[in-house]
Amino acid sequence: MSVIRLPDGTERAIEQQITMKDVAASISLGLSKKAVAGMIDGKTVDLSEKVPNGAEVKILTLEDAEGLAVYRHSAAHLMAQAIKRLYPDVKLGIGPVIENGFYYDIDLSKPITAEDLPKVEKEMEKIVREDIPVRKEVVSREEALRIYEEIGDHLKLELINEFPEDELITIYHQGEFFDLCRGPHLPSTGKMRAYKLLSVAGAYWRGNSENKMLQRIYGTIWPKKAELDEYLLRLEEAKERDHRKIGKEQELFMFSEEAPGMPFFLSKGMVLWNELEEYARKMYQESGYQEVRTPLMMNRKLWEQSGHWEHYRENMYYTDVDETPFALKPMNCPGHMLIYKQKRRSYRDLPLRLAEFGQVHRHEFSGALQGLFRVRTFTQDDAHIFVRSDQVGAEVMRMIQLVDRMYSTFGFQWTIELSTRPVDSMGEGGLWREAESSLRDVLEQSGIDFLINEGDGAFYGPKIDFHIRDALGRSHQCATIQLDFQMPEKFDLTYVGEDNQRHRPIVIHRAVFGSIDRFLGILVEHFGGRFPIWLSPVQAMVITLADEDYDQGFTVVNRLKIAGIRAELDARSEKIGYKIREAQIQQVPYMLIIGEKERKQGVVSLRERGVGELGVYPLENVISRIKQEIKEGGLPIS
RNA sequence: GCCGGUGUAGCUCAACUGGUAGAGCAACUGACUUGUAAUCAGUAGGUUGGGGGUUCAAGUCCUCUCGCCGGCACCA
Repeated sequence: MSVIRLPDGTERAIEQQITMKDVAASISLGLSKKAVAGMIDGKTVDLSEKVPNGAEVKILTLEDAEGLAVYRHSAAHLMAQAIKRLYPDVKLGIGPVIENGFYYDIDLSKPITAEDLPKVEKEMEKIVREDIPVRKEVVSREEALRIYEEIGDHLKLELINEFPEDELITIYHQGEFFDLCRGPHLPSTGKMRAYKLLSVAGAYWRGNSENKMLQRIYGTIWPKKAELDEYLLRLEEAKERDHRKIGKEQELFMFSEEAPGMPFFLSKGMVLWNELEEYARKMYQESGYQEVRTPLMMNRKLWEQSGHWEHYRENMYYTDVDETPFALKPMNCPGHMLIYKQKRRSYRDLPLRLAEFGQVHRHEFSGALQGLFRVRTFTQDDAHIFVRSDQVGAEVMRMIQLVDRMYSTFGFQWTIELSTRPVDSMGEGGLWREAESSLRDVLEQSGIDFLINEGDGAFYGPKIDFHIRDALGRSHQCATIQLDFQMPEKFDLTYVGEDNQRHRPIVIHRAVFGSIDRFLGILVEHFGGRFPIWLSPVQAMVITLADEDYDQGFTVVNRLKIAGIRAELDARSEKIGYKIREAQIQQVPYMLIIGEKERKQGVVSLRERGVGELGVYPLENVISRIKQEIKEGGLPIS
């Protein structure tokens, strides 16, 4: 007999050589039915695993994150088996679990396309119906090598050869199919349901662009059909909200073949843009920033001095001016360094906060471009703050507060990551350690939770990145705070201290929106095109009923405009329902309808986006209502 | 940059295995004068992304190229 401990702390005597499955059965029939895997001393295992004496055990079901992961991992195997049946010469790479699903990377001479997926799904269904038992086999390294040499699977051979000396090598069998895998897995293929294969894409073997490109098939699987449907619906919803689609529909921005990756902002998009900038300016004014503007293009020498030539050359655009090499700025910092040096600075001037809505150009790979999210030119809400070393902590804290304040205006929650020194970086280790620890200290003192992102810092310094979560639960990296001890050296920045000596300031780079272009795109998706009224390109649409109402409509729209409301008049000879429908599709917050009745009584009929008719009011009341709502800057009712 | 897909009217899409380009919406014209999410009729609109090739014949097949889409890699 041996003893095991359950999660609730109770101990239970068991016979030797008992498996996790038996443990589940001994607890309850229900649990044994729901069990997908087990956990022994914190490690997930197969249900067939024998339970050692004194173990702390837990039965995993699909309600446990670990259980769900096992389920999804087995789905990857299920798919691999189906593929192998359909394409016997396929070689299998790796097939891990990802958020909401799984993928498998395969090497196959024939390109798999989306049209092939239903065929694979059908074969998967067959395998599920066959309810094939899954069996784990422990093999020696020699045996594993022999097996994979026999079937000529170079991918698995590469993996086996790189396993550490003491790695326990296991192969999972299900029927005629087997796969090198750490496991654990479901006890049989019959338990899987509610899955769907989603897409095929290329992926480099082991994530290295030097390696061969394999075909990656993505799939999703859920415990219940309803959950699968809900997930697929969420994907649909994301597609509906795609900023590229809404941007076209609402005429916010466009792209042209003549300038790939470089957005054109249309007049309605510019309204959003200007509102964002104005909002940021208001914040700057309260936070002691000075706004500046620097040239788009500067002499190459400057970029050599700043280190961009050495570390960022590949991403820059160049041109010659009178035989002198120039470069388009990929960042605003060097320009701001020149402004700092424009005159002698005193310790009394610090912190000196220079802000710029600076347009930068970066040559991104063509395959990386994606709407406003990844572009080749964008405008940063950039700022560089020049501080004494004793001011770093307080200044970073102020920035975090500013970011928090600005994000909450849009209803964004945020999380933080601290990125440390990358491989390609400049400067000595000591300064880096100092910079990294000062950022860490601020975060620790503030009590904010943060993740560490090793080696992901800027080439000149470590940084704090903010990630926001949008209405669909997707994460975007926006704000950044970067500590820089290098630029001040490169540009020999100094200030005169109390001691009348020259000292070296520290530079903090920061952006809140990050890229205004991208932030605007995120807002489009976050609000699904239904912007809060203060951002709405058109805040009120005046709609006339009949041609005789035109004069009154014209008067009303002008009064709205004079009151500072962005208003348009729709006086076309169309049915009222038609005009309302168009305004609604364009997500105009308010519609003011004028017909014979309103004209005679000198009132307007008010209709709110997504709500419907609100009744008849004097124009003055409507104007003050709308103005008030704009001023409050609230979020739209969802 | 890499792999795969894709590109037809302003937009969304159609045109069987090659047989000579079509619909809805939008636009324009006319009629209707409208009461809270699509009035009716008519007109016009395309070197099928671009170049080259195969063929009696190419939107359709081949090739080069550009853009876009999905990933990968990249992302100071």
